[in-house]
Amino acid sequence: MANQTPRQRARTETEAEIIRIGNRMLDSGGIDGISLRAIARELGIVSSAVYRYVRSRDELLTILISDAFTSVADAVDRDLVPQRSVFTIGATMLEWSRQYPNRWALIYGTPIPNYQAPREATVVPGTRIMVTLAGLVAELPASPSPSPVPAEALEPLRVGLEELGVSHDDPVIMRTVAVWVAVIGLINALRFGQFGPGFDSVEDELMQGLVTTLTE
Amino acid sequence: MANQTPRQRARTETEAEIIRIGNRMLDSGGIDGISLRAIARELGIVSSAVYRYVRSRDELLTILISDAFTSVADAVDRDLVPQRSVFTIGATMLEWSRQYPNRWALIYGTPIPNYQAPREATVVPGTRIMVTLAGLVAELPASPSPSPVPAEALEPLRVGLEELGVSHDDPVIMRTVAVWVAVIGLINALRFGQFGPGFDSVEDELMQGLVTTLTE
DNA sequence: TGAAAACAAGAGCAGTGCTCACTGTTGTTA
DNA sequence: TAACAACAGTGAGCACTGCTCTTGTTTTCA
Repeated sequence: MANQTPRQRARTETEAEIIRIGNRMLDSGGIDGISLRAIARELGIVSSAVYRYVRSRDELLTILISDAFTSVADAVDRDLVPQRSVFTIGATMLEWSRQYPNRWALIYGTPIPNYQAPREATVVPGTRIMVTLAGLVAELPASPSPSPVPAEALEPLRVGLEELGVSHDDPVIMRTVAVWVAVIGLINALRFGQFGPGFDSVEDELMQGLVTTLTE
Repeated sequence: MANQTPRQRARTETEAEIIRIGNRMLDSGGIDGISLRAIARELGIVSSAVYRYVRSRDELLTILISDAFTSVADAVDRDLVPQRSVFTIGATMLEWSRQYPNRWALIYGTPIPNYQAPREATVVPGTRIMVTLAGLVAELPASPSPSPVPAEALEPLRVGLEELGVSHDDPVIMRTVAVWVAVIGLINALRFGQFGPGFDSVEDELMQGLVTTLTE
Protein backbone atom coordinates (compact mmCIF):
# COMPACT_ATOMS: atom_id res chain seq x y z
CA MET A 1 0.00 0.00 0.00
CA ALA A 2 2.71 2.43 1.01
CA ASN A 3 5.05 2.04 -1.95
CA GLN A 4 2.93 2.78 -4.94
CA THR A 5 4.26 3.72 -8.29
CA PRO A 6 4.20 7.47 -9.02
CA ARG A 7 1.52 6.87 -11.62
CA GLN A 8 -0.67 5.11 -9.09
CA ARG A 9 -0.24 7.91 -6.59
CA ALA A 10 -1.11 10.46 -9.26
CA ARG A 11 -4.18 8.49 -10.22
CA THR A 12 -5.40 8.21 -6.66
CA GLU A 13 -4.85 11.89 -6.17
CA THR A 14 -6.66 12.78 -9.38
CA GLU A 15 -9.59 10.56 -8.48
CA ALA A 16 -9.89 12.22 -5.11
CA GLU A 17 -9.63 15.63 -6.73
CA ILE A 18 -12.45 14.81 -9.12
CA ILE A 19 -14.67 13.84 -6.23
CA ARG A 20 -13.74 16.99 -4.35
CA ILE A 21 -14.48 19.20 -7.33
CA GLY A 22 -17.65 17.26 -8.04
CA ASN A 23 -18.90 17.79 -4.53
CA ARG A 24 -18.01 21.46 -4.69
CA MET A 25 -19.86 21.91 -7.96
CA LEU A 26 -22.82 20.05 -6.53
CA ASP A 27 -22.82 22.30 -3.48
CA SER A 28 -22.68 25.50 -5.46
CA GLY A 29 -24.67 24.73 -8.58
CA GLY A 30 -26.88 21.76 -7.84
CA ILE A 31 -26.86 18.58 -9.78
CA ASP A 32 -26.87 20.33 -13.14
CA GLY A 33 -23.79 22.22 -12.04
CA ILE A 34 -21.77 19.04 -12.22
CA SER A 35 -20.04 19.05 -15.56
CA LEU A 36 -17.28 16.67 -16.54
CA ARG A 37 -15.97 19.23 -19.00
CA ALA A 38 -15.75 21.86 -16.30
CA ILE A 39 -14.00 19.39 -14.02
CA ALA A 40 -11.53 18.65 -16.80
CA ARG A 41 -10.90 22.35 -17.29
CA GLU A 42 -10.25 22.78 -13.59
CA LEU A 43 -7.84 19.88 -13.63
CA GLY A 44 -6.03 21.52 -16.53
CA ILE A 45 -6.83 18.60 -18.68
CA VAL A 46 -8.65 18.10 -21.94
CA SER A 47 -12.26 17.05 -21.61
CA SER A 48 -11.86 13.56 -22.99
CA ALA A 49 -9.08 12.76 -20.55
CA VAL A 50 -11.38 12.83 -17.57
CA TYR A 51 -12.98 9.65 -18.87
CA ARG A 52 -9.79 7.86 -17.90
CA TYR A 53 -10.82 8.37 -14.29
CA VAL A 54 -14.55 8.21 -14.42
CA ARG A 55 -16.50 5.98 -16.74
CA SER A 56 -19.30 8.48 -17.18
CA ARG A 57 -21.07 11.34 -15.49
CA ASP A 58 -23.46 8.84 -13.95
CA GLU A 59 -20.60 6.99 -12.31
CA LEU A 60 -19.47 10.20 -10.68
CA LEU A 61 -23.00 10.82 -9.47
CA THR A 62 -23.09 7.37 -7.95
CA ILE A 63 -19.94 8.14 -6.01
CA LEU A 64 -21.33 11.46 -4.79
CA ILE A 65 -24.60 9.83 -3.77
CA SER A 66 -22.87 7.15 -1.79
CA ASP A 67 -20.65 9.82 -0.27
CA ALA A 68 -23.61 11.89 0.82
CA PHE A 69 -25.47 8.97 2.37
CA THR A 70 -22.39 8.12 4.38
CA SER A 71 -21.96 11.72 5.44
CA VAL A 72 -25.47 12.12 6.90
CA ALA A 73 -25.39 8.75 8.54
CA ASP A 74 -22.04 9.54 10.14
CA ALA A 75 -23.38 12.84 11.41
CA VAL A 76 -26.35 11.08 12.96
CA ASP A 77 -24.18 8.46 14.61
CA ARG A 78 -21.94 11.15 16.01
CA ASP A 79 -24.73 13.28 17.44
CA LEU A 80 -26.49 10.28 18.87
CA VAL A 81 -23.72 9.62 21.36
CA PRO A 82 -24.67 12.15 24.02
CA GLN A 83 -28.39 12.15 23.38
CA ARG A 84 -30.08 9.01 22.07
CA SER A 85 -33.47 10.19 20.86
CA VAL A 86 -35.65 10.32 17.80
CA PHE A 87 -35.51 14.09 17.91
CA THR A 88 -31.72 14.00 17.69
CA ILE A 89 -31.99 12.09 14.43
CA GLY A 90 -34.39 14.61 12.99
CA ALA A 91 -32.43 17.60 14.20
CA THR A 92 -29.15 16.23 12.88
CA MET A 93 -30.58 15.45 9.46
CA LEU A 94 -32.14 18.89 9.39
CA GLU A 95 -28.86 20.53 10.26
CA TRP A 96 -27.03 18.46 7.66
CA SER A 97 -29.60 19.43 5.04
CA ARG A 98 -29.00 23.07 5.89
CA GLN A 99 -25.28 22.63 5.46
CA TYR A 100 -25.51 20.64 2.22
CA PRO A 101 -28.85 21.42 0.64
CA ASN A 102 -27.87 20.13 -2.77
CA ARG A 103 -26.45 16.90 -1.41
CA TRP A 104 -29.69 16.49 0.48
CA ALA A 105 -31.66 16.95 -2.75
CA LEU A 106 -29.37 14.46 -4.45
CA ILE A 107 -30.22 11.64 -2.06
CA TYR A 108 -33.72 12.47 -0.82
CA GLY A 109 -35.12 14.45 -3.74
CA THR A 110 -36.25 13.52 -7.19
CA PRO A 111 -34.14 10.76 -8.68
CA ILE A 112 -31.98 11.75 -11.64
CA PRO A 113 -33.74 11.04 -14.95
CA ASN A 114 -32.36 8.12 -16.91
CA TYR A 115 -30.18 7.16 -14.01
CA GLN A 116 -30.47 4.13 -11.82
CA ALA A 117 -28.23 4.08 -8.81
CA PRO A 118 -26.66 0.65 -8.48
CA ARG A 119 -28.29 -0.91 -5.44
CA GLU A 120 -25.03 -2.08 -3.92
CA ALA A 121 -23.85 1.53 -3.83
CA THR A 122 -26.83 2.93 -2.02
CA VAL A 123 -28.54 0.24 0.03
CA VAL A 124 -26.04 -0.08 2.82
CA PRO A 125 -25.19 3.61 3.38
CA GLY A 126 -28.73 4.65 2.47
CA THR A 127 -30.46 2.56 5.10
CA ARG A 128 -28.22 3.13 8.07
CA ILE A 129 -30.27 5.94 9.56
CA MET A 130 -33.56 4.14 9.14
CA VAL A 131 -32.20 1.09 10.92
CA THR A 132 -31.03 3.28 13.78
CA LEU A 133 -34.39 4.99 13.89
CA ALA A 134 -36.23 1.67 14.07
CA GLY A 135 -34.14 0.77 17.10
CA LEU A 136 -35.11 3.98 18.86
CA VAL A 137 -38.78 3.64 17.98
CA ALA A 138 -38.74 0.15 19.43
CA GLU A 139 -37.62 1.57 22.77
CA LEU A 140 -40.51 4.02 22.87
CA PRO A 141 -43.42 3.36 25.25
CA ALA A 142 -45.82 1.15 23.31
CA SER A 143 -48.44 2.84 21.19
CA PRO A 144 -51.90 2.71 22.75
CA SER A 145 -53.52 0.88 19.82
CA PRO A 146 -52.08 -1.98 17.81
CA SER A 147 -50.81 -1.53 14.29
CA PRO A 148 -53.76 -0.70 12.09
CA VAL A 149 -52.12 -1.97 8.94
CA PRO A 150 -52.40 -5.43 7.34
CA ALA A 151 -49.33 -7.59 7.82
CA GLU A 152 -48.66 -8.00 4.11
CA ALA A 153 -48.31 -4.25 3.63
CA LEU A 154 -45.22 -4.21 5.82
CA GLU A 155 -43.82 -7.41 4.33
CA PRO A 156 -41.24 -5.79 2.03
CA LEU A 157 -39.95 -3.58 4.82
CA ARG A 158 -39.86 -6.43 7.31
CA VAL A 159 -37.85 -8.48 4.86
CA GLY A 160 -35.59 -5.57 4.03
CA LEU A 161 -34.84 -4.91 7.67
CA GLU A 162 -34.13 -8.58 8.32
CA GLU A 163 -31.65 -8.65 5.44
CA LEU A 164 -29.85 -5.90 7.32
CA GLY A 165 -29.88 -7.98 10.46
CA VAL A 166 -32.65 -6.26 12.39
CA SER A 167 -36.05 -7.56 13.27
CA HIS A 168 -39.03 -5.67 14.64
CA ASP A 169 -42.72 -6.34 14.98
CA ASP A 170 -45.29 -4.62 12.84
CA PRO A 171 -46.39 -1.79 15.13
CA VAL A 172 -42.77 -0.70 15.48
CA ILE A 173 -42.19 -0.89 11.74
CA MET A 174 -45.32 1.10 10.98
CA ARG A 175 -44.38 3.75 13.49
CA THR A 176 -40.86 3.90 12.12
CA VAL A 177 -42.20 4.44 8.63
CA ALA A 178 -44.49 7.20 9.86
CA VAL A 179 -41.70 9.02 11.66
CA TRP A 180 -39.29 8.49 8.79
CA VAL A 181 -41.50 9.83 6.02
CA ALA A 182 -42.61 12.73 8.20
CA VAL A 183 -39.04 13.75 9.04
CA ILE A 184 -37.87 13.46 5.45
CA GLY A 185 -41.04 15.16 4.30
CA LEU A 186 -40.58 18.09 6.66
CA ILE A 187 -36.97 18.60 5.68
CA ASN A 188 -37.87 18.40 2.01
CA ALA A 189 -40.64 20.92 2.47
CA LEU A 190 -38.23 23.29 4.19
CA ARG A 191 -35.32 22.78 1.81
CA PHE A 192 -37.46 22.90 -1.30
CA GLY A 193 -39.34 25.95 -0.11
CA GLN A 194 -42.73 24.31 -0.31
CA PHE A 195 -44.01 26.22 2.69
CA GLY A 196 -42.87 29.50 1.26
CA PRO A 197 -40.41 31.83 2.98
CA GLY A 198 -40.19 32.81 6.63
CA PHE A 199 -39.22 29.52 8.23
CA ASP A 200 -35.48 29.98 8.51
CA SER A 201 -35.50 30.75 12.20
CA VAL A 202 -38.09 28.18 13.28
CA GLU A 203 -36.93 25.05 11.52
CA ASP A 204 -35.75 23.29 14.64
CA GLU A 205 -38.87 24.15 16.59
CA LEU A 206 -40.97 22.70 13.81
CA MET A 207 -38.94 19.52 13.87
CA GLN A 208 -39.33 19.39 17.63
CA GLY A 209 -43.08 19.80 17.30
CA LEU A 210 -43.28 17.15 14.63
CA VAL A 211 -41.33 14.55 16.53
CA THR A 212 -43.25 15.20 19.72
CA THR A 213 -46.52 14.90 17.87
CA LEU A 214 -45.44 11.60 16.40
CA THR A 215 -43.85 9.94 19.40
CA GLU A 216 -46.02 10.81 22.33
CA MET B 1 -64.46 36.09 -27.84
CA ALA B 2 -66.15 34.11 -30.59
CA ASN B 3 -64.98 36.10 -33.61
CA GLN B 4 -61.25 36.06 -33.40
CA THR B 5 -58.98 36.71 -36.29
CA PRO B 6 -57.58 33.54 -37.91
CA ARG B 7 -54.17 34.47 -36.65
CA GLN B 8 -55.43 34.64 -33.08
CA ARG B 9 -57.14 31.27 -33.37
CA ALA B 10 -53.97 29.74 -34.77
CA ARG B 11 -51.95 31.19 -31.96
CA THR B 12 -54.29 29.89 -29.28
CA GLU B 13 -54.21 26.47 -30.87
CA THR B 14 -50.42 26.44 -31.10
CA GLU B 15 -50.08 27.53 -27.49
CA ALA B 16 -52.36 24.71 -26.38
CA GLU B 17 -50.46 22.27 -28.55
CA ILE B 18 -47.17 23.30 -26.95
CA ILE B 19 -48.59 22.65 -23.51
CA ARG B 20 -49.96 19.29 -24.63
CA ILE B 21 -46.65 18.22 -26.11
CA GLY B 22 -44.81 19.57 -23.08
CA ASN B 23 -46.94 17.55 -20.71
CA ARG B 24 -46.51 14.47 -22.86
CA MET B 25 -42.74 14.88 -22.92
CA LEU B 26 -42.76 15.41 -19.17
CA ASP B 27 -44.79 12.25 -18.66
CA SER B 28 -42.58 10.11 -20.83
CA GLY B 29 -39.13 11.52 -20.25
CA GLY B 30 -39.21 13.47 -17.02
CA ILE B 31 -38.27 17.07 -16.72
CA ASP B 32 -35.13 16.68 -18.80
CA GLY B 33 -37.26 15.24 -21.56
CA ILE B 34 -38.83 18.62 -22.14
CA SER B 35 -36.97 20.20 -25.02
CA LEU B 36 -38.10 23.30 -26.83
CA ARG B 37 -36.21 22.17 -29.90
CA ALA B 38 -38.02 18.85 -29.90
CA ILE B 39 -41.34 20.62 -29.47
CA ALA B 40 -40.50 22.83 -32.43
CA ARG B 41 -39.64 19.78 -34.51
CA GLU B 42 -42.94 18.18 -33.62
CA LEU B 43 -44.79 21.34 -34.56
CA GLY B 44 -43.00 21.30 -37.89
CA ILE B 45 -41.44 24.59 -37.10
CA VAL B 46 -37.90 25.82 -36.82
CA SER B 47 -36.48 25.88 -33.30
CA SER B 48 -36.30 29.63 -32.92
CA ALA B 49 -39.93 30.08 -33.91
CA VAL B 50 -41.16 28.44 -30.76
CA TYR B 51 -39.93 31.44 -28.82
CA ARG B 52 -42.75 33.38 -30.43
CA TYR B 53 -45.10 31.39 -28.20
CA VAL B 54 -43.07 30.79 -25.11
CA ARG B 55 -40.63 33.23 -23.67
CA SER B 56 -38.26 30.54 -22.44
CA ARG B 57 -38.13 26.96 -21.30
CA ASP B 58 -38.66 28.16 -17.75
CA GLU B 59 -41.90 29.83 -18.71
CA LEU B 60 -43.17 26.57 -20.14
CA LEU B 61 -42.17 24.82 -16.93
CA THR B 62 -44.11 27.36 -14.92
CA ILE B 63 -47.21 26.61 -16.97
CA LEU B 64 -46.77 22.87 -16.51
CA ILE B 65 -46.24 23.29 -12.76
CA SER B 66 -49.36 25.37 -12.36
CA ASP B 67 -51.22 22.84 -14.51
CA ALA B 68 -50.11 19.95 -12.35
CA PHE B 69 -51.02 21.65 -9.07
CA THR B 70 -54.47 22.33 -10.42
CA SER B 71 -54.81 18.76 -11.63
CA VAL B 72 -54.08 17.14 -8.24
CA ALA B 73 -56.18 19.62 -6.36
CA ASP B 74 -59.10 19.01 -8.71
CA ALA B 75 -58.73 15.28 -8.24
CA VAL B 76 -58.80 15.70 -4.47
CA ASP B 77 -61.87 17.93 -4.58
CA ARG B 78 -63.63 15.42 -6.81
CA ASP B 79 -62.89 12.38 -4.65
CA LEU B 80 -63.77 14.24 -1.48
CA VAL B 81 -67.41 14.51 -2.43
CA PRO B 82 -68.56 11.04 -1.43
CA GLN B 83 -66.06 10.49 1.37
CA ARG B 84 -64.76 13.45 3.35
CA SER B 85 -61.73 12.13 5.18
CA VAL B 86 -58.02 12.70 5.58
CA PHE B 87 -57.39 9.28 4.14
CA THR B 88 -59.24 10.21 0.95
CA ILE B 89 -56.83 13.07 0.44
CA GLY B 90 -53.84 10.80 0.88
CA ALA B 91 -55.26 8.07 -1.30
CA THR B 92 -56.18 10.46 -4.09
CA MET B 93 -52.79 12.12 -4.11
CA LEU B 94 -51.18 8.70 -4.11
CA GLU B 95 -53.28 7.57 -7.04
CA TRP B 96 -52.56 10.76 -8.92
CA SER B 97 -48.84 10.32 -8.30
CA ARG B 98 -49.08 6.84 -9.77
CA GLN B 99 -50.79 8.17 -12.85
CA TYR B 100 -48.43 11.10 -13.38
CA PRO B 101 -45.18 10.29 -11.57
CA ASN B 102 -43.19 12.91 -13.42
CA ARG B 103 -45.72 15.64 -12.81
CA TRP B 104 -45.65 14.65 -9.16
CA ALA B 105 -41.88 15.00 -9.12
CA LEU B 106 -42.19 18.35 -10.82
CA ILE B 107 -44.31 19.85 -8.06
CA TYR B 108 -43.30 17.93 -4.94
CA GLY B 109 -39.76 16.89 -5.78
CA THR B 110 -36.51 18.76 -6.02
CA PRO B 111 -36.96 22.25 -7.40
CA ILE B 112 -35.46 22.87 -10.82
CA PRO B 113 -31.94 24.36 -10.53
CA ASN B 114 -31.67 28.01 -11.48
CA TYR B 115 -35.40 28.28 -11.66
CA GLN B 116 -37.70 30.17 -9.35
CA ALA B 117 -41.37 29.58 -9.88
CA PRO B 118 -43.19 32.91 -9.78
CA ARG B 119 -45.17 32.86 -6.54
CA GLU B 120 -48.37 34.06 -8.12
CA ALA B 121 -48.33 31.02 -10.40
CA THR B 122 -47.93 28.43 -7.67
CA VAL B 123 -49.27 29.76 -4.39
CA VAL B 124 -52.96 29.56 -5.12
CA PRO B 125 -53.12 26.20 -6.92
CA GLY B 126 -50.29 24.83 -4.78
CA THR B 127 -51.96 25.43 -1.44
CA ARG B 128 -55.49 24.30 -2.19
CA ILE B 129 -55.02 20.78 -0.87
CA MET B 130 -53.29 21.89 2.31
CA VAL B 131 -56.12 24.30 3.08
CA THR B 132 -58.63 21.51 2.57
CA LEU B 133 -56.58 19.22 4.77
CA ALA B 134 -56.45 21.78 7.56
CA GLY B 135 -60.22 21.94 7.49
CA LEU B 136 -60.49 18.19 7.90
CA VAL B 137 -57.90 18.05 10.65
CA ALA B 138 -59.85 20.70 12.54
CA GLU B 139 -62.88 18.40 12.58
CA LEU B 140 -60.91 15.55 14.09
CA PRO B 141 -61.44 14.70 17.76
CA ALA B 142 -59.08 16.89 19.70
CA SER B 143 -55.59 15.63 20.32
CA PRO B 144 -55.04 14.45 23.90
CA SER B 145 -52.18 16.81 24.61
CA PRO B 146 -51.88 20.44 23.60
CA SER B 147 -49.57 21.63 20.86
CA PRO B 148 -46.01 21.07 22.03
CA VAL B 149 -44.53 23.70 19.77
CA PRO B 150 -43.81 27.35 20.49
CA ALA B 151 -46.31 29.74 18.93
CA GLU B 152 -43.70 31.61 16.93
CA ALA B 153 -42.69 28.46 15.07
CA LEU B 154 -46.11 28.24 13.48
CA GLU B 155 -46.30 31.97 12.83
CA PRO B 156 -45.44 31.90 9.12
CA LEU B 157 -47.96 29.14 8.47
CA ARG B 158 -50.65 30.83 10.52
CA VAL B 159 -50.13 34.00 8.55
CA GLY B 160 -50.04 32.12 5.26
CA LEU B 161 -53.28 30.37 6.00
CA GLU B 162 -54.95 33.58 7.02
CA GLU B 163 -53.90 35.21 3.77
CA LEU B 164 -55.82 32.42 2.09
CA GLY B 165 -58.82 33.16 4.25
CA VAL B 166 -58.58 30.33 6.75
CA SER B 167 -57.79 30.48 10.40
CA HIS B 168 -56.95 27.66 12.79
CA ASP B 169 -55.43 27.39 16.21
CA ASP B 170 -51.95 26.08 16.77
CA PRO B 171 -52.66 22.44 17.65
CA VAL B 172 -54.63 22.08 14.44
CA ILE B 173 -51.90 23.72 12.38
CA MET B 174 -49.22 21.55 13.91
CA ARG B 175 -51.22 18.42 13.26
CA THR B 176 -51.93 19.52 9.71
CA VAL B 177 -48.25 20.01 9.10
CA ALA B 178 -47.48 16.59 10.51
CA VAL B 179 -50.05 14.86 8.34
CA TRP B 180 -49.08 16.88 5.31
CA VAL B 181 -45.36 16.22 5.42
CA ALA B 182 -45.96 12.56 6.23
CA VAL B 183 -48.31 12.06 3.30
CA ILE B 184 -46.04 13.87 0.86
CA GLY B 185 -43.07 12.08 2.36
CA LEU B 186 -44.64 8.67 1.94
CA ILE B 187 -45.64 9.30 -1.65
CA ASN B 188 -42.19 10.65 -2.43
CA ALA B 189 -40.59 7.60 -0.86
CA LEU B 190 -42.77 5.33 -2.96
CA ARG B 191 -42.47 7.25 -6.20
CA PHE B 192 -38.76 7.84 -5.86
CA GLY B 193 -38.10 4.23 -4.91
CA GLN B 194 -36.50 5.10 -1.60
CA PHE B 195 -37.87 2.01 0.08
CA GLY B 196 -36.64 -0.23 -2.68
CA PRO B 197 -38.86 -2.47 -4.79
CA GLY B 198 -41.78 -4.63 -3.70
CA PHE B 199 -44.27 -2.00 -2.63
CA ASP B 200 -46.38 -1.76 -5.76
CA SER B 201 -49.24 -3.80 -4.39
CA VAL B 202 -49.30 -2.39 -0.87
CA GLU B 203 -49.11 1.34 -1.46
CA ASP B 204 -52.69 2.06 -0.43
CA GLU B 205 -52.46 -0.09 2.67
CA LEU B 206 -49.35 1.81 3.72
CA MET B 207 -51.14 5.09 3.23
CA GLN B 208 -54.06 3.78 5.25
CA GLY B 209 -51.72 2.72 8.05
CA LEU B 210 -49.96 6.05 7.99
CA VAL B 211 -53.10 8.14 8.18
CA THR B 212 -54.56 5.98 10.90
CA THR B 213 -51.36 6.25 12.90
CA LEU B 214 -51.43 10.02 12.58
CA THR B 215 -55.08 10.77 13.18
CA GLU B 216 -56.17 8.44 15.92
C1' DT C 1 15.58 -3.17 -23.22
C1' DG C 2 11.35 -3.77 -25.46
C1' DA C 3 6.45 -4.69 -25.24
C1' DA C 4 2.26 -3.48 -22.94
C1' DA C 5 -0.46 -0.62 -20.36
C1' DA C 6 -1.90 3.86 -19.05
C1' DC C 7 -2.42 8.75 -20.00
C1' DA C 8 -3.37 12.72 -22.61
C1' DA C 9 -4.61 15.43 -26.77
C1' DG C 10 -7.66 16.95 -30.34
C1' DA C 11 -11.14 16.47 -33.55
C1' DG C 12 -15.76 15.37 -34.03
C1' DC C 13 -20.89 13.94 -33.28
C1' DA C 14 -25.29 15.00 -31.68
C1' DG C 15 -27.76 17.41 -28.74
C1' DT C 16 -29.34 21.64 -25.72
C1' DG C 17 -31.24 26.90 -24.84
C1' DC C 18 -31.29 31.11 -26.75
C1' DT C 19 -30.33 35.47 -29.87
C1' DC C 20 -30.33 38.07 -33.99
C1' DA C 21 -31.07 39.75 -38.61
C1' DC C 22 -33.91 38.80 -42.10
C1' DT C 23 -38.25 37.74 -45.03
C1' DG C 24 -43.08 37.16 -45.89
C1' DT C 25 -47.94 37.46 -44.16
C1' DT C 26 -51.77 39.30 -41.74
C1' DG C 27 -54.44 42.86 -39.46
C1' DT C 28 -55.46 47.59 -38.55
C1' DT C 29 -55.95 52.19 -39.44
C1' DA C 30 -55.74 56.64 -41.98
C1' DT D 1 -57.97 51.07 -50.62
C1' DA D 2 -53.18 51.90 -49.61
C1' DA D 3 -49.68 52.19 -46.05
C1' DC D 4 -47.78 50.66 -42.07
C1' DA D 5 -47.11 48.04 -38.06
C1' DA D 6 -47.46 43.74 -35.71
C1' DC D 7 -46.70 39.04 -36.14
C1' DA D 8 -44.91 34.38 -37.76
C1' DG D 9 -41.40 31.89 -39.46
C1' DT D 10 -36.40 31.11 -41.31
C1' DG D 11 -31.62 30.09 -40.87
C1' DA D 12 -27.26 31.07 -39.14
C1' DG D 13 -24.70 31.25 -35.09
C1' DC D 14 -22.96 31.20 -29.99
C1' DA D 15 -21.74 28.70 -26.06
C1' DC D 16 -22.42 24.85 -23.74
C1' DT D 17 -23.15 19.60 -22.65
C1' DG D 18 -21.74 14.17 -22.66
C1' DC D 19 -19.25 11.04 -25.00
C1' DT D 20 -16.25 8.49 -28.75
C1' DC D 21 -12.34 7.63 -31.60
C1' DT D 22 -7.73 8.09 -33.37
C1' DT D 23 -3.19 9.48 -32.56
C1' DG D 24 0.86 10.31 -29.95
C1' DT D 25 3.52 10.16 -25.52
C1' DT D 26 4.95 8.44 -21.09
C1' DT D 27 5.39 5.02 -17.53
C1' DT D 28 5.57 0.33 -15.85
C1' DC D 29 6.87 -4.30 -15.75
C1' DA D 30 8.67 -8.69 -17.37
